[in-house]
Amino acid sequence: MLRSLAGLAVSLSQSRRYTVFPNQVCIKSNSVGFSWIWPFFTSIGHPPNSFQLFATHASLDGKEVTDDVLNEILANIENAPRSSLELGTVYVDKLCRAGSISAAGQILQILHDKKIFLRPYVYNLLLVGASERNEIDLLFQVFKNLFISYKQLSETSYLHFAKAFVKTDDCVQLLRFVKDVSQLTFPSASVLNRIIFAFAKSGQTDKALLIFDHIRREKLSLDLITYNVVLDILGRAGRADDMLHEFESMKEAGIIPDVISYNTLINSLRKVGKSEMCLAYFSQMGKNGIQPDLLTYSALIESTGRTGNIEESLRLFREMKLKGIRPSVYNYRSLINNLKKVGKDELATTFLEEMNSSLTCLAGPKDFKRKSR
DNA sequence: GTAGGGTTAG
Repeated sequence: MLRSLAGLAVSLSQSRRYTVFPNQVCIKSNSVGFSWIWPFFTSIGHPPNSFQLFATHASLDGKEVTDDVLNEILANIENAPRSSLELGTVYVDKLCRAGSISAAGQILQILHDKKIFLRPYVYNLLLVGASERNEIDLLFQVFKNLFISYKQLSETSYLHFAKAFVKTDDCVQLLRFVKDVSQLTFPSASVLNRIIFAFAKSGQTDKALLIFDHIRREKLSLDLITYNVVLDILGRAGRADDMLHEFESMKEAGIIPDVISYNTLINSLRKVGKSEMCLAYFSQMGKNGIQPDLLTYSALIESTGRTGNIEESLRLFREMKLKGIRPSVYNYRSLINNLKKVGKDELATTFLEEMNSSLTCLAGPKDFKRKSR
C-alpha cells in the first residue's frame, strides 16, 4: 500500500499527467445508480455539473480499483476545484460502500495532504471499514487525519476506533499509537480520556485499563477526568479494592477528587454492599469541602436503607431536603421499599402519599446531569 | 458531545 501511495504522490507531483485523464469517462456511464448521488449534492447545497457526476459514477462502476483508476479519480477531483471537497467525499463514500477501503484511504490521505478535508461522516465509514477488515494501520491513519482536520471527534468515531480491537489481544501497536496521539494533543488529556472511555464502553475493560497504565507509566497527559473514568470502570467491574487504590493514587498524582470522583466511589461501594464505607467516604468528602448532590444522597439513602440502617437512611433524606436538594422518585421508592422490609408499613404509606402529592416537583434528569460547560 | 442513576433484583 505504501508503495502505491508513493506512486500516486509521484504521479500527482507531475501535474502534466492530470491531462491524461479528462472527464471523457462519462461516455462509459450507464444511468443505473446515478440517482443516489444527486440528492446528496442537493442536500448539501452544492450541485456540481452533471458531467462530473457521470464521471464519478462511471469511473467506479464495476471497475477494479487499480492505481490507474485511483489516478483517474484524483484527476476528476482535481479538475473540479470548486467542488473537490464534495466530489472527494462522494468518491470515498462510494469506495467504502463498495469495500475498497484501502483505495478510499489513499484518496483520503492524498486529499488530506492537500488540505482538502472531506466530510466527517466518510471518516467514520473508513473507520468502520478498516475496523472490519482488521486494517489497523489504516485505522490509525484515518483517526489521526480526522483529528488533525476537525480537532474534535464524535463519540461514534471513538467507538468505531475502539471496536477495531475487540478481536485482537495484540496491544503493542495500540499503545504505540496512544503515545503518538498524546504528542499530537499535548498537553490536553481529552482525546486520551475519550479513547479510554470508548474502550470501556465497548466492553474492553482490560484494554481501557492497559491504556491508562501506559499513559501513567509513560507520563503522558492525564487529568481528573482520566481518574474519574478509571474509577468508574473499576467500580462497574466490581473491583472495589482496585478502585479505592486508584483513588488513593490520585493524591500522589496531585489530582484533587471532585464530587464525581466521590459519587463514583460511593455508588460503586453501594453496589457491593459496603454501606459503612459509603458513609466513611461521605464524611471524607465533607471534610474536604466537597458539597454532596442528589446522586450522593441517592446512593447513601439506598445503601443505608438496604442494609437495615433505616434511621440513617431517613436522616440522610431529611438532611438532603434541608440542603435544598429536591428528592427524586428513586429516593422515595428506595425509602418505601426499605421501610416495608423492616415492617414500618405505616411510615411507608406516609412517604407514598408524600411522593404522590409531589410528583410534579420531584427531581428529574436535568437535576443531576452534569452542568453544561 | 470528556466523567457520575433511570423500574440499578424490588
